[in-house]
Amino acid sequence: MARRSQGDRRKTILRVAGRLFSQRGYYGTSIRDIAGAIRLQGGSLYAHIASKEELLWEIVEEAAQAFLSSLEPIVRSERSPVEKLRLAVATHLQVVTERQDAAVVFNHEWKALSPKRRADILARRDAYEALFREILREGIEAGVFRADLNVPLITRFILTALNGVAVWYRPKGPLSPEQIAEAFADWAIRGLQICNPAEVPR
Amino acid sequence: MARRSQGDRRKTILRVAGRLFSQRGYYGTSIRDIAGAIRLQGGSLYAHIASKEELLWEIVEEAAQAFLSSLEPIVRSERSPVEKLRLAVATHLQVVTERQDAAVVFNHEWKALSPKRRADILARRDAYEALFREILREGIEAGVFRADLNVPLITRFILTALNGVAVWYRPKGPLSPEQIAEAFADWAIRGLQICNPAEVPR
DNA sequence: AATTTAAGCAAACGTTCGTTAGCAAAAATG
DNA sequence: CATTTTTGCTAACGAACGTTTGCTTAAATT
Repeated sequence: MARRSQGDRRKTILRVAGRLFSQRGYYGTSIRDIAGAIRLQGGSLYAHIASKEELLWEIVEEAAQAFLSSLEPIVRSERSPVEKLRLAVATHLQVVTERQDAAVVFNHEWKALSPKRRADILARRDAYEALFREILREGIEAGVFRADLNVPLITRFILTALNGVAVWYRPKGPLSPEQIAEAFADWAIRGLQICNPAEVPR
Repeated sequence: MARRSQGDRRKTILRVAGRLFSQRGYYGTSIRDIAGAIRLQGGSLYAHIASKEELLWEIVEEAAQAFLSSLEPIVRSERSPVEKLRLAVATHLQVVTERQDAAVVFNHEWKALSPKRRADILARRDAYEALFREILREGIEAGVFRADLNVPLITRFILTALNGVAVWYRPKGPLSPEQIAEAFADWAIRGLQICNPAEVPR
């Protein structure tokens, strides 16, 4: 019988570590907790990982990558600002709901990283926020969004609200990620626009 | 010389515990960290507190009280829904910025409480959210807010965005709590209203 | 079938954790 | 001034932490 491909076990460990880190936090989760969840002894994990922090790093860094790489093409595309914002909200929530544990850990546990890695993550988080701001800026320049918006501030509000979805979203809940995205975008964009048409344009 | 009134030292401990819990999390902060921050030995804290969890509990429970008791009179008042929402946003941000550490701990560290205390906090958090929803509901009933709003969902968005301020707000930053409240309320209310006047009413 | 490699266990390492005990100094109280 | 109470120290407790070591079993390779 074919043996499990190398790294298969490792992925399982990363998955369960992500779940536990997101539920109890990095410091609230022990190596023995993670091992016990897949019926291993604590020390046995070290056949697959180098350290506990490496686990956190891989989870957080993959999430950072997922967020950045999904937003970049949208911002660089040739759509209207409103379309871009709608898409950005939808794909952000797609990442958040598809990689829910990683998103929670990315948002709440990056402080536990070593200074170097923490700085790396912060830089990418800043880059992501800058991309988002770019959309609002374009909207103002195009005359569709109000000129009196505090762009960095509103961007923070938007991203915080969207990231919060990672905490309460349940796949079996009544709302799909797409429905959540639509409700949020409808509300948010209406608040940004200069004039308020009966229907928010798409 | 008059000795420091009893409990003065205790308040200092609570303050620094709140700061450390908010910066490094409950599990990331040791009793010796807290003691060291006021130049005491770890064991010396136990002349003032019963346990580490008691510290967390007092911080979290006081924050819960502050939020609830500041919102209740607003919801029960005779103002218009728009006025109520503006006030609710402003006082929420007032609590968040005046008791910043406690607000962060309240939002992120309640999971570390014992099951009974965790349930208590969750109940009060739910009650608070329900009060907030009440404002949106009234607005829809009065015909000033759109009837197609998903009230629980939008309420979550609003509260998550507001709570996020506790994480990034700096007293010496360029924006006062009142300015943050105004920018948020302008944007949020514009997104809720059926029609979009040039100026948001007050 | 023999050999190499990977996976997991039990036990232990040194450290840190929350907490307690016993004692000393200082401050408040009578 | 004598006494009680508060505050803090040092030292230690047992438990849990992340990690390492040496051994065993099982799987893959030759």
